[in-house]
Amino acid sequence: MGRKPCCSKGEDLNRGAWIADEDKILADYIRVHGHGKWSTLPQKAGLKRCGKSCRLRWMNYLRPDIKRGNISEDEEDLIIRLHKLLGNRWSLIVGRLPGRTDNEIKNYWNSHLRKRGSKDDHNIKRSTFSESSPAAAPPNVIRTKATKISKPVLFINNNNPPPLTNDANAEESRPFLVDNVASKANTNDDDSISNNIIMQPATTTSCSGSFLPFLNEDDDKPFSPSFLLDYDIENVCLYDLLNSD
DNA sequence: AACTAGCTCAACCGCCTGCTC
DNA sequence: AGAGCAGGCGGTTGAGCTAGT
Repeated sequence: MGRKPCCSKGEDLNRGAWIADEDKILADYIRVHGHGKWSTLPQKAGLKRCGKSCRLRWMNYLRPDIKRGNISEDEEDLIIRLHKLLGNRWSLIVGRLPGRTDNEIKNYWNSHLRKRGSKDDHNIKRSTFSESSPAAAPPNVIRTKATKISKPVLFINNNNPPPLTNDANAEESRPFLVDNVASKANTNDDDSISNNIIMQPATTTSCSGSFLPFLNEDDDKPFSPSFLLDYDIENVCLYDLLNSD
């Protein structure tokens, strides 16, 4: 089993830095034919490069709409804010920075902003996290890879939280859960109804977003009550914006 | 002038996801 | 349903450059 490597090292392919001729061939070919299939493009264009390499070169360097040069203060500010919100989702971040490439933003972050970011914002303890270890995600970073919840509800249940499971499919339909909030929000604990509040987020905020199953960094449980206090509604709306067309 | 450390950025690598058959 | 494939993504590497000693 296992997939065939895209550009096996045995093949007679050019590697390393692109030369001007290669750039020209690639750019000319794409200008005429577009970039249909990257895997067959090098062969058709007459390039001794693998498709992935061609794609990368086009996306990060040859594309006509690329804005090169210094990143402005506004862009930098946006990068910081988006990174705070999204973590290392460079493709999403770059979607809000027209003309920039994910590679450029990633490099800029790693060389300019990472150190400053960790100084400015102690909440961002780690700049990287992986899906396989969601506990490593910064606590205020929305994990955008989480699947869309079909029923976006805010479920507050002090006594009978729905069962949590590691099953990814079950997680997909798991309602957004805020443990223990009801007892803070409503001191009348005798009222069982008040302890089981279901809110449609669209009716409680101006955002129409779908909520994600957040996990607490430390114990893999849903967020504590402080989550609501810490949570920045501006970021909720920004997240919503990012996921809109 | 020579050396070194740090920085920048293009390119590569390997994994993941979605699509097709 | 599941295997294979292509595209996309994020992390990492390494060559070239610059500033400091």
